[in-house]
Formats: sequence, C-alpha cells, structure tokens
Amino acid sequence: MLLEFSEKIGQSSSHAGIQTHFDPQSMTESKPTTSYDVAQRAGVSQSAVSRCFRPGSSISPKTRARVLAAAHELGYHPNAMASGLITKRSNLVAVMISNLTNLYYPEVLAEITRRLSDHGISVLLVALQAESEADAMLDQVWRYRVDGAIIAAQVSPEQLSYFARRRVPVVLYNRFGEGGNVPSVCCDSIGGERQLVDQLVGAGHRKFGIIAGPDDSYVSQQRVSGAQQRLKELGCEALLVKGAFDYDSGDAGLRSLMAMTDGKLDALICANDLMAIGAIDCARANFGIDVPKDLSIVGFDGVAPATWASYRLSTVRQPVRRMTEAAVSMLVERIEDPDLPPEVRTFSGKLIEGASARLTPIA
Amino acid sequence: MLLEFSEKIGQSSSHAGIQTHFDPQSMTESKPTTSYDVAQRAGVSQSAVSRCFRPGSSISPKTRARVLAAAHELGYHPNAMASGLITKRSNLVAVMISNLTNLYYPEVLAEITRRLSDHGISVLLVALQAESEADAMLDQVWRYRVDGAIIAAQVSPEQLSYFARRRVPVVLYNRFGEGGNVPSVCCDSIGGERQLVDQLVGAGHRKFGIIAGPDDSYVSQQRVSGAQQRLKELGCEALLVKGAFDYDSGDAGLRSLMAMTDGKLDALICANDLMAIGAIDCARANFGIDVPKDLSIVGFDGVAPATWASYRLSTVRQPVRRMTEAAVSMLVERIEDPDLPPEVRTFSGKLIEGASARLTPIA
DNA sequence: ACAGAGTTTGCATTCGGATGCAACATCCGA
DNA sequence: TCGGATGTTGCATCCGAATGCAAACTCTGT
Repeated sequence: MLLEFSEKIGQSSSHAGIQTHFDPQSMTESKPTTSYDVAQRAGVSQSAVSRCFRPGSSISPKTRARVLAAAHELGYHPNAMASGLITKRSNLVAVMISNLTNLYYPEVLAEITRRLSDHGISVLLVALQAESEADAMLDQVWRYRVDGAIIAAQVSPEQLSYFARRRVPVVLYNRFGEGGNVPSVCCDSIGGERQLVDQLVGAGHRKFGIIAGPDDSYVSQQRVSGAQQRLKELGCEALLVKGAFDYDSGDAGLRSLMAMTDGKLDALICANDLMAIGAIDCARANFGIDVPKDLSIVGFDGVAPATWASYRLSTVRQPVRRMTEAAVSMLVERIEDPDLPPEVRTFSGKLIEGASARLTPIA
Repeated sequence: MLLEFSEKIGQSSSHAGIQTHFDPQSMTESKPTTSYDVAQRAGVSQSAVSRCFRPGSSISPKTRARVLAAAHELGYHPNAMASGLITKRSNLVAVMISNLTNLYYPEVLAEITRRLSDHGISVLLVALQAESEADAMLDQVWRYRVDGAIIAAQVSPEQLSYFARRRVPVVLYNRFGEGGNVPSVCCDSIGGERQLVDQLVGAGHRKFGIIAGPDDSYVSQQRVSGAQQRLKELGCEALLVKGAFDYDSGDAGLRSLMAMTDGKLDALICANDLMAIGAIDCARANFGIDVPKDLSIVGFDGVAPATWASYRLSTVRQPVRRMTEAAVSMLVERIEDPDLPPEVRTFSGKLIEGASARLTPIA
C-alpha cells in the first residue's frame, strides 16, 4: 500500500433518517461511489442526487443539505462521462497549439485554461508538432465530443470544415480561416508593423531587412506584408529572408542579410521576438554591431525575454489578456448558441519602445 | 451557414448489401452518428461495430471492412464518454502544472503530451496558478475519472492521498511526496549542485551567494541544500537570499547580495536558470560587473534562453526527454497494474559549461 | 455428407446520471 | 377547512458503446 488511508470517513453519521450500514473500510476497496450510493446514504432517490449537482434544478434546501452531506462523506463526484453522455455536453474544449516551445504560447495557454475553467470547462490539450499529426490528434478530439475548440495551430481547411459540419464551434487564435468565415481573434499584425515602420522611417532609417517566419504561418505573412507594404509606400527598399520563428533563424537571417547588403543595413524587422533576439545576439557577437546605434532591430509579440535587460526589444506586444478573454467568451457564446455569426476580432498591439531600435530622429 | 458543406458523402454506395436510404443532406442537420447508424448502414449489429473499434475483439476481416467503410462514409468516431462509462477507462490523464510561464515547463508539457498520445491517451490540462485553486481544479479531475495524473505542481499531501485512495496512479515530476511513497521522476538536484560547486570551488571561487526559489518548492530546497552542503564540506561560506524562480528575483537577489557583501562575491548560484539570467543582466547593467571574469553565475535547468549568446549560461541541463519518457512509462505501467510499487527514478543532469562562470582555475 | 472444433455474430444487459411526467407535499387565501 | 397554485420528489427511461453468452456459421478431416 502506497499511503496510509487515514481520513475520517463515516464519522458524522449522527443525522436522523434511514441509513444502511456503512463500512469505512470498504471505501478503500469498493468501486467509486455513484449517485445511487449517495442517494441510499441520504435516504433519497437518485434523481434527487442528480438535481443537487445540476444548477437550476428543483430541490428543497433540506434535501439538498442531506445529499451534499452524504456526498461529502462518500467523496462523491458526479461522473462527467455519464452526464456528458445524456446531456451531450462534455464541458471539454480542445485547445490546439502547434509549437508550445514558441515562448509566446505558454502564456496564452495558461490564460485560456484559467478562463475556461471559470466557465466550468476543462481543457483537452492537443499539442501538434507536425502538420501530419493533426489527423490522428483530431480523432481524439472527436471521440471526446468536445464542446468547442480554440485553435492556435495550422489546421487544414478540410479539418476546419469538419468542425463546422459537426457544429462544433471553433475560435481561431491569430489565424484566419476560410475567408473570414470562422470566428477568430487576432492581433493586428499589419497595423503593428506599419507603426514600427513609421517609427523607423521617421527616425531616418532607409535600408531595411526583413526576416520572415515559416511560409505557412498566417501571422508571418501578415506581418511581413504589412511591413513591406508600408515600406513601399514610404519609398524604402527592403530585403527579405526566410526564417522559422526560432532563435537560430534570427542569427542565420542576419548573416544572410549582412552578406546580401555588404553590411549596409539600417534596420531589421523580424517577424517575431525570438528571431529578433537571435539577430541581436548575432549582431553583437558576430559582427560587433552596436544595437541600436548601428542597426535597429524590432520584433513582434512581446514575449517575456524581450523585456530582459540584455535586449530591451523594441516590439509590438500582443494584448494577451484581452485576446484570450475574447477567444474564450466568443467560444462560450457559440457553445450556447451555435448559430451566432462568425466574427473576427482584431486587437491592436502596444508599441514597446524598448532600446533595440532607434525610433526617433537623431537630434 | 459558416461554411460550404461540399464533401463527397454517400457517393460510394456501390457495394452490395442491405441498405437503407441515405440522405447526404441530413448529415449536416442530424445528430452525430452512433454505432447504431454505422451498424445499420453496414448491415450488421451494433456489437460488430463496437468490436471493430476495439482491438483484440473477434471480428472477421470481411465484416470489419464493411463496417470501416460505413464508418468512414458517415464520419463516425466512437463516443469516448460512452465507452469510458462501461470500460471504466477514460483514456484521459491529468497533467497538472503550476507555472506554465516558467520556460522550463512548456517543453516538458509538449513532450509529455506527445508521449501520452502515443499510448492513445489524451491530456486533461490542469494549470494551477495559486495553491488555493487546486481543490476546484481537482474537482474537474475527479469528474472526468482520469486514468492517472502527472503532477508538476504543488499538491498537498491530502490531495495526493486522495489519488491513492481512489487508486488513481500518479507520477510526480520533480517533486517528492509522502516520504518516497509516490512514484516520481526527478532530476538529481543535489548531485547537480555538487558538481557545480565542485567546479566553482576548484576554479578558485570562495565567497558564494545563493539565490533560492520559493520556500514551498521541492526542487528549490534540494538545489539550495545540495549547494550549501557541498560548500560547507569544502569550507566555503555562502550567503542565502530568497527568490521566486523568476527573472526579477535574479535581479533583486543579486542586489541584496551585493549590498550584504559589499560587492565582494566570487560566485553566484541560482536555483534556476531564469534567476541566473536575471542576475547576469543585473550584474552587467547595474553593477558593471564582467560575467564571468569578476563574478561567476550558474543556474539550473537548461532552458532555451540559457544557450543564447548573451548569456551562455553555465548550468545543469535536465534530461527532459528521458525524464518525460520515464514519467509517461511509469504512469502507463501503473494504469495497467495499479499495484506496482512506488518507485523514484532520478536522472543526472548534464553540466553545461557555458560562459557565465569560470569553471577552471586561472592558469 | 457429417461430426466436431473453432470463429463470428447478435441479443440483451450494463455503465452512471439527466429528465419528462405524474404523484405528492406544502402553503396561501377565502 | 378547503381549493388550488406552487414546489418537491420518485419512477421510468434514455444516452452510446462494451461484453457474456449462446446461436449461427466456417472449415477440417473422414
């Protein structure tokens, strides 16, 4: 036996009413308690027990007290599988996330989980690594009859339409699906990048480099095209290299750009913070560049390390709390009423001046 | 309607056999398909359908093919709640994590999730923020009748014994419960710290500072006492300040220690990487200290930022893959056989030399 | 063609809680 | 004291898949 079973169970059997013999010993061996056990102990019907745990049901305070007491004594917890079976509500929501190691998502995940649990909803975590895994993982999602899903991962349109067909509400997080026909929560990448570009150009930068994220990333596309577009409007040239949203991509990207421009680069726009951090480290360590004096580097996201003294990254911080709050409430609303129209809520990020980019003209 | 329902359903109705009328249109409206629907379409009994999806059941290849075809056409997925109800196996495992924002846990979480899904097990994520939430969150855990739990969070002994009483297997991750009576997977904190101390002392450091983690953290206690003990053995003095495992604690801790020692500090041992990083930044930015020339700083964990060029932290890296692999397999074994004895598997971390500490004597 | 061994199949029941309905209790005013 | 409005309660049934059992089937050797 792993542990001592020492809890005081079956002691408070002093209240009146019909009672069957209750053997504390059997607790440790018997099958988990059911509503029938509780009903028997409380001297009521199973229905009454059920109603006790179902808000809004008709039950007298007296019965309720008796039942709750019995339930507590027996350590009873309603079986979510049984109740889900009949109510067709699992109170489970799938949260699908691609790369948990992205530094940005853990915060999002923690927030979402907390907020969902405020609604009495638990999280079925689906961590996708490779695109190919999605189908296998989705099988699990279907089996558990989740009430909805929050998706911050690459999911094919077919897979998305599968959700729609089953009428399982979905909210995309920083993605965009099916021409705006799927509810989603996004941070305004284009606006954010335009702000960054405006500041950088206003400060006198002219020659730009951009390190993009993976091709299939929606946010990368948005951020890059937002920056490119604004740079074009302002008559600046920009060289583009591809990255993978990770630290090493920042390093590699900067090296490529330095080679391409022969070192003549005013500012570097990275599609996320992690690459910006990699680029800063590379600039300093490998090229002896003073950031931001010789080169301005900006990122996007506002992850925790961006604020660290070594970087003090100039970036656009996504309003994680507001975004997760929106995602959860949009989802919960659609679980209540699946016919709500799709809606795309876009949030503006906050420009963080930081100290990795010169954002004002030289006096 | 949010999406076009254009999938080719009900087209491949060319195979022989008794068939009822099948209306593709009804797919979009009707209730989700059950094993009875599949049975009817395949012209077999519900039992046959069930056996098709249950490995090891007796079913002929022919029937199997028919059923699978029908299931595919109808988009059928077995209802995990219904099957869990009768088999008493939910195929759910609770993964409880305290502070997801700790940089170390996302990696662990991703690994664990992936490995569990290899066993056909899904993850019910429980993200604890405050200790006080644990009870409310555990209620969810009990309702879903999880098959087991992997716990990397502060959980009270009472709560742990609750698992034991219900015979729900638990594996602790980097914790230690009930005098070794709970299966657990740990990284050898004491050994790791001793290695660090040995190296530091061997390199000539004598005056040490230690920044601890939160009082209630098991790993913090282990790491700190491991370091203290070895330092004492080697006749070195060490000042201790308290932290909270976050970046700011590194900063604050270093400031305290500098004040206490009047700047005369040879080496700083931080109970985790994040605090070490905070301390490095603080040393450089606020005290103009050259790390590691004037001060050696070491951490513990081996998180991703520790490898970044700005830090190149000297630390002990936990073998995350081996540890998660052990945690998952220990749990799965105990789900199969709950009577397996508790077991504590300890893994040695890997010393990463890095460049934030001078680990060899001055020539 | 048939007995017998081995396979495959369907029937009926089960898991634990939710809920419509009817029976019952309670309380109010007249 | 009684009618009726309101509030509680229990009964019976249902949700969807798994499974013991017995019936039906397949195949083998003779």
